[in-house]
Amino acid sequence: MEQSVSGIGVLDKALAILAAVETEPCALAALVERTGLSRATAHRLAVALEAHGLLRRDAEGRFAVGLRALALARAATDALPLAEAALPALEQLRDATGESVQLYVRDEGRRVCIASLESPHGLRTIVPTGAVLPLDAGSGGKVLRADPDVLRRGWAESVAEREAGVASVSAPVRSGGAVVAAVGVSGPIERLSRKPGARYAEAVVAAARAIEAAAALAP
Amino acid sequence: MEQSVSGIGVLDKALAILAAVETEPCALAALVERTGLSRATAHRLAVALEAHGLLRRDAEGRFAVGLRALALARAATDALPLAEAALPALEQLRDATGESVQLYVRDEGRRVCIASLESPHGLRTIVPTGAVLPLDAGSGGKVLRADPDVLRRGWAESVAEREAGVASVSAPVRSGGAVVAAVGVSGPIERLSRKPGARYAEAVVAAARAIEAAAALAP
DNA sequence: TTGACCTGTCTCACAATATGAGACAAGAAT
DNA sequence: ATTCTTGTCTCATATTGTGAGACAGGTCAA
Repeated sequence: MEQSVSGIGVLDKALAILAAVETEPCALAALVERTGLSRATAHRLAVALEAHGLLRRDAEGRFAVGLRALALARAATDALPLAEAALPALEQLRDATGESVQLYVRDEGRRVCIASLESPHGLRTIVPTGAVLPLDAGSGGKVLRADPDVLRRGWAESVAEREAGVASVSAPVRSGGAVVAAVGVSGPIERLSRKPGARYAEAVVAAARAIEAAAALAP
Repeated sequence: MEQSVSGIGVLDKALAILAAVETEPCALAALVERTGLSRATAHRLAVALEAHGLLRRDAEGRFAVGLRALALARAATDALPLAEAALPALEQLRDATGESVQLYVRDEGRRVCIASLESPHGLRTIVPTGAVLPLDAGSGGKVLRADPDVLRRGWAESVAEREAGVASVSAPVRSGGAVVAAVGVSGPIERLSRKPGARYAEAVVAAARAIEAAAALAP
């Protein structure tokens, strides 16, 4: 028996189908190839997901992620008031530093980007909202791991750690002592330098405080 | 047998759970009440969805829509290039009119808002991205129904049709003759008047043309 | 303390349910 | 005309999910 992710076989298969069309819409044959399901099963589940709006056919008749996902994402952020409340502080951080800024939360041993603003520079970091990143690399990872050294200092930096050529500085957003999110700026090493904390830590930490205030988090 | 939406019972139940937590996060008992599932089944499926990231526990331990939805929504809009390409034109339309603007696409006999910008006014229309609206009411509905009169004129208006106190003007975004989307402005009747087309149709139609150009749609 | 009543979680015998090989029609490419 | 595709559907089979009920731990009131 193939090991089941969730204990519910049908769900695993349905989610495998969603994952298969996530990177790129594809026809039934490609769906079968990417998921390893039988043709009949892939088709049946795809049609079922289509009925629920999680899948749709694009102009070429291929399967693509459906518009139901938009409403679900909205519900997800609504239940996570941080992202909305943080927006003004994130905008200010981007304008003050001129670099891309991101807000991450921890999710089951990984971190997910729940808000992202891009630098106006031509060469810039791009992290889409919803992107899943590891917890063991990057300044945001250190923050969300609640590394004692990082917490004492109040911020973390990383240089070419998670991705070549990229440097970043992040600070914890706290609520009642616990770290609930990580704010950060990131960009090319050429602009941020090999000691990005020296230049950006102050602004990043200020943004973290502003987010805590905006979200009315308990101190 | 309860009639199944999709033909796959487990999927129906799983999606029912997602729908139940969509409006507001809730504990297991409320989940059972809202979905009509047995306690054991609701719990088992909720845990399964949690394993897939579509569900998570919030700070109070209640079930909420998970962060996986963010990545899916991104995939959905990526496969629907219109929303991104239309953004500059939508911003210009909002700034020119001072009213909320929306972009809708047709989806299975309904319409879904795929982009939404809000008016700076205190009293304004709010349509969240991902919102599902009927096709048989509102100016956007007329456009997406491809009403012949509307297509000849190039735009549609509605006054207190879909919602009391709200007026709107929409125009079709075309590709190869077919209507692929509807752009529109909407706001309180007090500002838009009972003949909103007279004042706003020109700007809305111009926005539609700009979107077609930005998305490089075939004429 | 006690008891009543909540949570969330788990087990297990049962049968309802999803499965997948294969058939089918309709195009597309040869 | 032949040979690939493509999406769709059927049906006998057993794999799979089901739900009553038990359980542990928590909260509340008396």
